[in-house]
Amino acid sequence: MGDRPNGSANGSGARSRLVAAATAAFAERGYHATTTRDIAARAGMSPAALYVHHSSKEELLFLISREGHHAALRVIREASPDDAEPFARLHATVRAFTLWHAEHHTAARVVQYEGAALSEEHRREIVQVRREIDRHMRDVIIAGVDQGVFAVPDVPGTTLALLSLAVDLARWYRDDGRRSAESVADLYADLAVRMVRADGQPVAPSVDSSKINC
Amino acid sequence: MGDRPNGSANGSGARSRLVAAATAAFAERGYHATTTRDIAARAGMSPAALYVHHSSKEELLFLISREGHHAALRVIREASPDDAEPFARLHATVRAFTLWHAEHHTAARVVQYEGAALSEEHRREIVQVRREIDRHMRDVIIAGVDQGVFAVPDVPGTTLALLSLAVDLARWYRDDGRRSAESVADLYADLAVRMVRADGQPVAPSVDSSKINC
DNA sequence: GTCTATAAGATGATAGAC
DNA sequence: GTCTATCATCTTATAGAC
Repeated sequence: MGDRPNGSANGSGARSRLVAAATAAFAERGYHATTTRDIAARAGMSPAALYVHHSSKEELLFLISREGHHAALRVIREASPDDAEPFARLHATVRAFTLWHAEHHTAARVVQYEGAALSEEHRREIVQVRREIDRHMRDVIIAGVDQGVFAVPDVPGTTLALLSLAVDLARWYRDDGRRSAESVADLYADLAVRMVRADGQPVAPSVDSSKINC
Repeated sequence: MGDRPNGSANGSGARSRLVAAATAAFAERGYHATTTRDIAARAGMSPAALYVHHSSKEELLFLISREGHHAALRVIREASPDDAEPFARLHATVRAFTLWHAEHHTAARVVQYEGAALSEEHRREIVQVRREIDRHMRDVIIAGVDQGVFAVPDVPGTTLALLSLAVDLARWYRDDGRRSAESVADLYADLAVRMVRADGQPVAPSVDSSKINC
């Protein structure tokens, strides 16, 4: 823990402050529209100070992207124990993935939309994590299909759709919007269950379909 | 028709060639990472020639964004006649919107992800069209709810989800990928029907859902 | 309408004082 | 570790010849 003046788990050091500043700037304006001067200023430093803590602007992007991808993978793994009942497991997985994108929509925006600016080497590392996220979601669906309780004609396509719903949150979600992170997560988890249920399957114990509002 | 050397419906003039070049460049690298030199070179011109036909790089973005938004609105309106049966109407609307995003994924990417780079005035104009797209999709859902054949607890949220599915195509769809535009459109139209159907409603929809009582 | 040349300013990153 | 000053390059856009 004493390798650096501030441990990497400590968010108060200059290094972490720069990562936070870069996250805010990249999310707000995009990687290419963000200048190193902008990042340094948000962190309360001169432009040169950035390079004492990080080797380049791209390295900052990589750190944000890597941490965000690992966090997203972590939350869906923790929400999806192998022995859970398929509907509950799908519900929990989609809910957790959506909730992460809503609550961390600033980081999520960088994670989902700025990957093209990564170096070739860094992108390869990120793609591995993305594949694991995709595989996990697909496995959750496959478990329900194998147990005969999901009716899913196109498993990879439905996987893609469920991931897309949450990913797109990074584009439109706002802290000052009308929807809470929890309410969107509940909604998308409900929609996920609706997507996979067979014809006679009720949508969920918690949802009263007679309460129709606009 | 003779106001300009090349009418605006003609895609062969220098002006249209620059719009096409800018669309490809913005989609591939993003607005801010694209230089006016890139655009001019793709159109086979010198950097200065761009300014003979367009007043700025931002104007090119606006032309692409405006045309794309109007095209997307047009396709869903044409797919959604007011008197159609609700399930068929929803299916056709989601199918058309998804198909447009897949077949025009290059323009769609600019339309959906580069709006932040528009000038304040241009953004206001684009936002109006986006509101009309949202309203149209919502109205298609409301029609099914009002007729008692859809069971939708959260209409604005479900509207958002359906739009999100297609929008996110602009992020991941590739011409050389495994899925055809039609197959994704069919899949998402099917998922849309699954999202709104009541517990006893079969997935395969079409003409015979007028017997559901509510 | 197209070109070459260039203005005017911004940008990522570095040098060297403290 | 932070600063000021600066380099080398790139960027949008314009000027003026043809």
